[in-house]
Amino acid sequence: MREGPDIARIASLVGDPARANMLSALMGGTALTASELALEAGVSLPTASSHLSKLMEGGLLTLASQGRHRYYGLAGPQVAGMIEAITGVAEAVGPKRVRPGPRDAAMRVARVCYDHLAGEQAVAMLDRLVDRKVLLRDDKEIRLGHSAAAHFSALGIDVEAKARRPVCRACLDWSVRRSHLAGTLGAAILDKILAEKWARREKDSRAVVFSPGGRRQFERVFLG
Amino acid sequence: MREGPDIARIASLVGDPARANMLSALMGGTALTASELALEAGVSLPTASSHLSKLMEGGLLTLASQGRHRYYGLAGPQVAGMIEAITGVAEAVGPKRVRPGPRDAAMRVARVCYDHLAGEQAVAMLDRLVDRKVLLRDDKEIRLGHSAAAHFSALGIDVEAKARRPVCRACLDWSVRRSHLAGTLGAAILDKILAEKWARREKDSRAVVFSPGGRRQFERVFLG
DNA sequence: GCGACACTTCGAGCACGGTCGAAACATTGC
DNA sequence: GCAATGTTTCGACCGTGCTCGAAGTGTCGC
Repeated sequence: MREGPDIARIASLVGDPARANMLSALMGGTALTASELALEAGVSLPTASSHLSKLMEGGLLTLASQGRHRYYGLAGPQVAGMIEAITGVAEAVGPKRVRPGPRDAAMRVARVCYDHLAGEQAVAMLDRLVDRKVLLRDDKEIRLGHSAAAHFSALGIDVEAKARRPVCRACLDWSVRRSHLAGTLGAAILDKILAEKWARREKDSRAVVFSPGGRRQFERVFLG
Repeated sequence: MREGPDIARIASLVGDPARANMLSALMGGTALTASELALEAGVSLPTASSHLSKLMEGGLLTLASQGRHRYYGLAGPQVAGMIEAITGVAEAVGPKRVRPGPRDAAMRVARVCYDHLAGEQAVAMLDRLVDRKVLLRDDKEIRLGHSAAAHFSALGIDVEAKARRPVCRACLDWSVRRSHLAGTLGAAILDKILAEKWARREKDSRAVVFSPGGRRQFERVFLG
């Protein structure tokens, strides 16, 4: 029996799929709440809470309480580096990943992430909005550009409306490894897409499926 | 549910104590057999074999068959880097390690590692033998010095005796993070220590306990 | 060939840990 | 104060996977 640091303890914390998903979600750098992490991991709130307390006890997370919101984040760059290293090995040894089925393909294109859109479409949208300087991205932070108010009010979205949550936030999209738009603006855009019936949510899934016409509308407005 | 590489799968492979011990043992760089790894991990041979096939399937190990010996080694530097990263986090977050009890203290001083001596005494012995140029250490490899034959034959150990296993081998000692002496010479020295009754093996443990007189003899011969 | 050795596979037992619903707790807003 | 919201704790269920003894497979030495 070897001695030394208890590496099995740490590795087994990462070794549960739900916890691994949570940690991957937190690799984006932004702290998330228990509810958001439960959604990301695909488990119920009590289960997520249990996992989070284990990760806390293991020293892998930090907790910032703000009123009734509790934001969980990675404990530090060392932990992030470890996740990176594990991800690298998983990528290297696991190109034998199961071929994505039709449902997974839909998820890859567009899906709900908490209350906003994720997937290839969402990543393309954010890229285009930044290109057009509607939004400004410095590093990890996203801010409104000068034309943002006019641009979004034309769509019936009031970006000036004060909200407790940040208006814009970057959210790392694992399927394409790029950020997409979160925050109240991201939520408002998803609302718009669903309200206009450009797309509908797949039942019992996070996939978002665009209708042919809806896709054209979406691309005209956001990717044009 | 996030997509991307299956990091939980890899992490859970490392997350079992037996497998973690095996991987730590292999961090020394030398490939080991299933029996040696079973001893290191403190599990039976069937259990070890099962773990090894899982690690193989997960792509974390390579296997070199040589006759009826099968040497397992880490699959590559990327895997080693991952173990390093996990070890680093475990060290950082886990200084709350349980205080070693009396039995653990004995293990730390001297214990059996397969068929040779490990622990602080063994590390000190190798250091001294290298200082006196009885053994020569380049990097990870250990060779016999010119005075080795004379030195050991005085102790009744024939280093010229041909053996299938290498005469000298470095074996990483986790409790002190330094190498100690393995191979047939390491085995012969342990035999000598036990035959001369300088020390005895603790029952149901790998600890080796020196008698006061035996310790003096050992230190005179190997640390003098 | 045969025995000895190194290792793997099989089968069954068992415990740990993940899971969720319901309920308790905490904080905010009215 | 009370209702609404976000989160944790409790209790019970259930499955995965770790474990070992015994038997089977393959390789070496004589």
